[in-house]
Amino acid sequence: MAVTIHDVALLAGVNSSTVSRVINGKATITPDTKERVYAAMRELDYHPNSLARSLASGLSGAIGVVVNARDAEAFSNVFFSRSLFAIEQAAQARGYQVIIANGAQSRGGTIENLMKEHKVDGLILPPTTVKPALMETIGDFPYVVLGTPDTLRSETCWVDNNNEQGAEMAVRHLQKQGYQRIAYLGGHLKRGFTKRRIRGYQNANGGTEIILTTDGTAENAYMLAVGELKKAEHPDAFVCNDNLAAFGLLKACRELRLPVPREIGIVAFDNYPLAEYMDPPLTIVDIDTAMLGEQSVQLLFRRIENKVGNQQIMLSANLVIRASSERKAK
Amino acid sequence: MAVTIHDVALLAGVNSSTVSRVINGKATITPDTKERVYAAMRELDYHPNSLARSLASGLSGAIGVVVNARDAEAFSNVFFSRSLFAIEQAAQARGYQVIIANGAQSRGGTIENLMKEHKVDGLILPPTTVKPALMETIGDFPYVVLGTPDTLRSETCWVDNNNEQGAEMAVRHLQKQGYQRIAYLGGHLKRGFTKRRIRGYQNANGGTEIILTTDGTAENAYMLAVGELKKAEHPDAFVCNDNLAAFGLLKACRELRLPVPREIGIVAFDNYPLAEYMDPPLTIVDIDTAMLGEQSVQLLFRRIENKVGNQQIMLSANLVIRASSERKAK
DNA sequence: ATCAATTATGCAAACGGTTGCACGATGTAT
DNA sequence: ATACATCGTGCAACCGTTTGCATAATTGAT
Repeated sequence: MAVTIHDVALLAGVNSSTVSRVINGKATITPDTKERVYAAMRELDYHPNSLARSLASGLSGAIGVVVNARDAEAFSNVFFSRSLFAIEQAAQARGYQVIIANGAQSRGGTIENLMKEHKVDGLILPPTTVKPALMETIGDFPYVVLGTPDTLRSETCWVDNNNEQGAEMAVRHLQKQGYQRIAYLGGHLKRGFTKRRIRGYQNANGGTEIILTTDGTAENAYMLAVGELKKAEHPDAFVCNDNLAAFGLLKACRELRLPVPREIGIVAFDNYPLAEYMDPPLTIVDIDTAMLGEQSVQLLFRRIENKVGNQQIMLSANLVIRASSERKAK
Repeated sequence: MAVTIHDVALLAGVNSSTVSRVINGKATITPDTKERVYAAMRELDYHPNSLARSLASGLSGAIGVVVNARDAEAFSNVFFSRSLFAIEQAAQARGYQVIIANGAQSRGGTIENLMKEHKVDGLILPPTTVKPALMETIGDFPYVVLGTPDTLRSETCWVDNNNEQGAEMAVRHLQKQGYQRIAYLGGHLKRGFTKRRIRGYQNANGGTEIILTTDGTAENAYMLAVGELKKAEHPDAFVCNDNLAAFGLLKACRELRLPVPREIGIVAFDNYPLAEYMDPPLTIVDIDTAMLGEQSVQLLFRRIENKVGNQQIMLSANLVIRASSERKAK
């Protein structure tokens, strides 16, 4: 039915192997025949069958992006979705396809199938998958973890943004703005990145530590913030683990009539699209997801081509300063 | 290197074709041999090579989800990301892989390659791709449009939620709550779904029509809302095209000291995670993205299996009533 | 002009499955 | 007991490429 390499060969008056070599640029071909082959390809509207090609070459031409999502929210998480965009771009630039696979439901089989059934040449994994058992089944299959694994940190291959440095930067910025009692709000300690952010907060924060972790909802952050702000000696600034926490905090400040940024300063992690439209616009520790995605793909390809061993890449975070932390009048 | 079907056959003492039949359940096999084959597969940790399988069977075992994204925001768009989650789930349940492909940059080649290089068995397309030229190259290749195409509406295959009915419902709800002058805020007329939502708004809104379309930013919505609300005879309720518009509107109401929902009622499209944490929590026209994704995959498979011709599926929207539209005290 | 080195292309065997056809074994009806 | 349908399995061709090896054609040096 479909036009094959043999049809092209026939029309060009050459052998199919010659056509293959023209396509892949694998050998020296006379300009004349090369031209005839191209002409034949054009005339027949030939598209090589990627399945046959993969089978013969042993390369699937795809990478898998694994995500542990219990519900749809994990997909709309800006960190994931923006990284995914960058990953797709970088992969497409190399002629690679991106397969997404949710590994949460079927217990672990997903990753194993993707590699063992030759569906992908490499994997981008979430840090939660890094466990000794899985690493064993992965063996020396090329993979990159997007984020810092909690365990096996130095023996695995990962790319992450520097959460610790980001939090430090946030605290130092607030201090420079004259805020004195800086608290940390939001996030759950079972997530590694929250722990690292809190460590950064602690590094930079010489004074009293006030750490309020939540169940991840804005509602919970709101309640904790209200409780804390009602105290006599309450914080005058917060580093928020995400925009949801900042949202809850803003609501608390409104209700308690504590103007932001005059009375309360706020810096939040993750640059949600709404952050700059909030009231006041939020100062943000921005994660360069484009770079993160791009770097993870680059590293993965180096692994696929066997050019490097395990490597760790840490990108630094940037502060996007908006009104919510600008106490000093300009 | 890898263990093949022949290794399994050898160990089980049968022919490879028998192993194939056991795997695919394509023929009647003696329970005894079936058991021997399974045992051999287990012992050798056999995983069939999906590439070989695809080549022989002519089915890639993957569907492609195409998106026209200029930037990363299109990926974090809740409509897209939630649908994607549902699509992945539904596909995985059938043993299918999901390939995502951004078609915006390379002008059309993406879709063509995906189908002609046998990378996917079917496509899920965004409505913006539906143009005569592309439909011609697609031919009778199985596809489903996720959303209503602006053109060729009755000749294509699509799944969408009923934006028109959703907007009608929003207006009727506001009317029942006693609001009189209802305006429409947000969205761009070049987007088909915005046009349909506005049509629904017009259907239900007997009175004066006030339609304020924006460039899609919250900032723009805010400015338009302020302008409108400063007029002597200003609207007392808004249907917002999305959460960004609602966000801008809320800011305008705060500044002009028009309490929501007492003075101004608000219903917005799209259930963003933050919507229920806004102040006040937003009443929402909720789109059942899970159902939308599930249905689009189901329809796509029916097309792949050649069971049906072009079909259109329209799902109805639901109203999630929260404080922003509840004028009547309970 | 001869021979070696190089270049361009063909041949055929993989890659690892699926599947139509054939055939022996078993079961059923007469 | 014979004929015929059914069941279970093997054989081998095929899916559409890639690629190592062989060979024909070309070039260059002597």
